[in-house]
Amino acid sequence: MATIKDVANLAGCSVATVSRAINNNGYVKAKTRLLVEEAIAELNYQPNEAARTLYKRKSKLIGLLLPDISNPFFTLIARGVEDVALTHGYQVLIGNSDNDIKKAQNYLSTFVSHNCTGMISTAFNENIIEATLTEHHIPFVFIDRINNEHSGVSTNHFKGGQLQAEIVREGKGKKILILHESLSIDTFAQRVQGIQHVLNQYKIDYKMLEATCLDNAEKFVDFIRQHNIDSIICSNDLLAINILGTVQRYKFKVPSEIQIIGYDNIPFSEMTHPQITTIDQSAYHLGEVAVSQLLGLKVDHLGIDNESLTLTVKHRGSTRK
Amino acid sequence: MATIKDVANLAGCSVATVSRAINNNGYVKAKTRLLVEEAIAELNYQPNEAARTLYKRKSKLIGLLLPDISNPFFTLIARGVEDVALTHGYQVLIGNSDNDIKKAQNYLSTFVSHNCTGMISTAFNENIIEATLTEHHIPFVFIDRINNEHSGVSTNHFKGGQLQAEIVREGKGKKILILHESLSIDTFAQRVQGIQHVLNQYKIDYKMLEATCLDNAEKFVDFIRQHNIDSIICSNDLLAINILGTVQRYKFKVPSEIQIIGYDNIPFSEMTHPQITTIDQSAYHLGEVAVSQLLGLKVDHLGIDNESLTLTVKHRGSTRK
DNA sequence: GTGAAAGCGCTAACAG
DNA sequence: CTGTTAGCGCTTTCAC
Repeated sequence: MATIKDVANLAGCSVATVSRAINNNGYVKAKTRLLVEEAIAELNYQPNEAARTLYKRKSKLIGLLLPDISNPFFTLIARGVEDVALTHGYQVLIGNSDNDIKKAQNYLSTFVSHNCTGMISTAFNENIIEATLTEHHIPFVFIDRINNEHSGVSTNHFKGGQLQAEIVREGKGKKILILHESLSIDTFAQRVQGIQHVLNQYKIDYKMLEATCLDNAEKFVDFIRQHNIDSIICSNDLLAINILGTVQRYKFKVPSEIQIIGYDNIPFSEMTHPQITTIDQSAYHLGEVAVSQLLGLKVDHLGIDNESLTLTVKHRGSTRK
Repeated sequence: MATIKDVANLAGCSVATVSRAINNNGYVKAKTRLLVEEAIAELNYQPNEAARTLYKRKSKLIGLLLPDISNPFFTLIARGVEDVALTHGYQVLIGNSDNDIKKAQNYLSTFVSHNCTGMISTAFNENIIEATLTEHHIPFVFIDRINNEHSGVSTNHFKGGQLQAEIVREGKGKKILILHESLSIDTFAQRVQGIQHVLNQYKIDYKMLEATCLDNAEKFVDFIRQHNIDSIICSNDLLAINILGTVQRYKFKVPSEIQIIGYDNIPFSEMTHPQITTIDQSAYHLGEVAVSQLLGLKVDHLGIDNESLTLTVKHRGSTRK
């Protein structure tokens, strides 16, 4: 690896001049700059980020901590983050917390030790994360999952739940099943509250079940039959797709006998038959907004404002109407 | 951020001693070590990776360059890489090339400037990647997509294609459609060759179509009808899932009228109805093996050997038999 | 066992 | 406009 010194030697100037030329910072005679550029090309020189980071006490790295990129919803966020980070010269360090606060903390501290410029993460119920981060004076923005004390980039999950409930109501759902992920995660709890709010309002009967129950399909289907479930509202598309396959396997007609609604609008929700009705929260965009906010970018050109963080209902074949 | 100096001051020793204590390298009196550990805890000290990297000329970072983590197959690889990297104290820098050699090169050079310990990437047809990497003396291992001159961690794609063809043959396919991704990517070209090899051997008729044709479903279905296609072999599960939804939307019965077979065994392939028959190449495991190889780890405990890189047929509902 | 000191490659005063 | 130089925080000889 060529160093800045090699470049300086070859260009016949000092390292300071090379540094100035590289960083476009301070005066450099046009001719000298040319010499430097030639030397750089010749040596195939690339600045050593570690040295820069050491001096600046800040790396060109952004820490991104997500529950699990196996869920396409988070993958979408990651791509959004990555794409804008890249155009601004940042790389992203990804971590999967698997919703485990211990794992999360581990990632956080390695992000810190890498002098990350900032971090993007889903919020946890515990406030340890914020504590650590503010203690280290690291800028961070929460994404998707935020918490009461710290704002971030997120859609309104309560409202999203309401939208889901409205859809099953329009589809004449009489006996609803709310199939949810762990309610210890605020996001899901809020969506469920939104659903309940609407359902109660219209006095529509419902049952609740946590996703883990799917391990036993037989038992799950028994439950459906026993309670005459005619509509299933899922915490996310992953669940919805899973359920769709399951009930179809047991010969239920979707949506005529059972309608299903998901959440997230992941690409796969459009590939099933019938396609899954869902709530789009434009994950990719969330990612874009989060980095932009983190890096303090002017975000007008991205069309980023509160309005852009809206939910869109995707009416598709898995629900009646 | 506390530095090693702060720790030394608090512990009443020199930075050298602290360093030795941290790295378990050289003699440190038990009592001194205790003092140091207390100071570290008290100050919440974490070593600055940039400084370490600068001195060692090697960071605790692994560069991972994949075509697109939106494809669950690559997500699986990424998780495999991440999980073992983590247990060995490494972080992973992820990049999506979108199969664009320019983007790939950009990522590669940023990986270099971050002093990555090594890199894992899918191979490209051009040999620029290897050239760059060997020039910089950076260890790398190709994954999934390898090329002739450089080995790596990959299953046998030709054989995988053969397996796919065998399955449609067993399902009495008479008129096959090979729906493939760009053949400029070796991996897909090899699978197609494997398919053709078997099909020709049994004198089974087939057509070929590139995935891009799916943009127009109507036209695609016309093609199916016109050629009396009764079996579709897809380059990957993404395509297979997509196609399954499409043909079902046009009232074809799967698998009785059309059987479909995918490749990769991504989690979603099990969620559709019918579930998709596919070839499993244990992506997660590929990721594990790749890092292990990169870091020169003893891999016995992972059960890693050539035998473990085998293909498994997942017989499911989307094919006849 | 421990400390002093050099140096990894870079940037930013500062002086000229 | 350009060069000299002092660190950024860490690891590792080399003395003691």
